[in-house]
Amino acid sequence: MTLSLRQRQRDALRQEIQQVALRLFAERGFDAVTTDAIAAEVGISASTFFRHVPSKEQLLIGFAEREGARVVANFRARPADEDPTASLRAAILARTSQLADDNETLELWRRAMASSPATLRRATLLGRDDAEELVRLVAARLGGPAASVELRAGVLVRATLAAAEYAYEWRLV
Amino acid sequence: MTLSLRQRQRDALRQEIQQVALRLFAERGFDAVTTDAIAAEVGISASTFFRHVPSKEQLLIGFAEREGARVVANFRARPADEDPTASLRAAILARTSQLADDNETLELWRRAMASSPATLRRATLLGRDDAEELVRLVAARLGGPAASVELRAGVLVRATLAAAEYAYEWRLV
DNA sequence: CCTGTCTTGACAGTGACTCCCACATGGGCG
DNA sequence: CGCCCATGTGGGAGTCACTGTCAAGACAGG
Repeated sequence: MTLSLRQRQRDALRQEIQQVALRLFAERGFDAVTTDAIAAEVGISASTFFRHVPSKEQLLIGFAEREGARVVANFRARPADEDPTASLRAAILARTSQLADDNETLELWRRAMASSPATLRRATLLGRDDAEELVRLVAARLGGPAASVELRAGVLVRATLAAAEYAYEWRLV
Repeated sequence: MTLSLRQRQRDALRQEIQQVALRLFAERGFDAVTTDAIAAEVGISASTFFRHVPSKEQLLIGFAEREGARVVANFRARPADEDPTASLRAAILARTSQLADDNETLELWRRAMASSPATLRRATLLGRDDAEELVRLVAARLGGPAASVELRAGVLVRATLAAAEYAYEWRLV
């Protein structure tokens, strides 16, 4: 069952905006690129731009978040009897090697990220929803007292993600 | 040696803006309070407002960051021969009890925070500078191979802070 | 008292968004 | 094949967080 034509056009346009934005960010720096400029480069109006994109910021971190979403999928693929901490670690590390594939857009993103203001540079590996989903998955595999399972899963996930993000920053600059 | 009159007036005004902003955020919700409204409530012009405050956002997270700065001081006060991980834990936990003092502004901040958009709600316990300072302090106390000391210290600090922040969110909502 | 420095308010301008409205466009239905 | 309506689009006006400039006022030091 395939998506409707309109849906596919929406997706294609959204992806084109994303790609163009990433390129412009990398070329001129995040702050120097206005949303009008992106819209003009894509060939759409400013209104249409914001109909397809929630915010300029999302064009920058959205890429990282989509890549980060693979961590959730990777975790799902780990054997259920594995130690959850080890599964998390493996899921994150697996993403790194998966990332090596599309090197051209990754390089664009790195340059774009390097030009972004410090408040944004705090790279979020996972989007809000994906992070919560991961917490749920980890909680489902955690043992121990049932009352604190969600809390312990959350702490584990957040701490591990924070550590991974810091390691990425190390490589980033 | 005391500060100059002008400097003291600056500090007092800045603090008043902070207090008024926190109250308005708690009363009406972060998004519903414009910077003009805060300035008017304080009795200054919009220009003067931005001369004393870097951003509306900083009025919200600045409070948390200033409180968080105590973690750094607490860590400094720990004995140098203590396990750094234990020192970190103790420094963070000590802040919690220190926080219990000024309950009225804390309550304002909690309500303000609860009304803020999700993108802001990722509570930052420490400001950029304080976090880096803490990493330096931890690195100075960490043993092991010298080449990786800073990296290991950074990972430890970030992971611990992320865990603490998650725990705080738990209590927050 | 007076002079240079600091501070202030008014104003104009920019950029990210939001809302609205009139118009086009294309896909499903008769 | 042609009509109709849902969906998409551009344009324009408006809001809000900032930024920069400028002229006038306040204050400290000589």
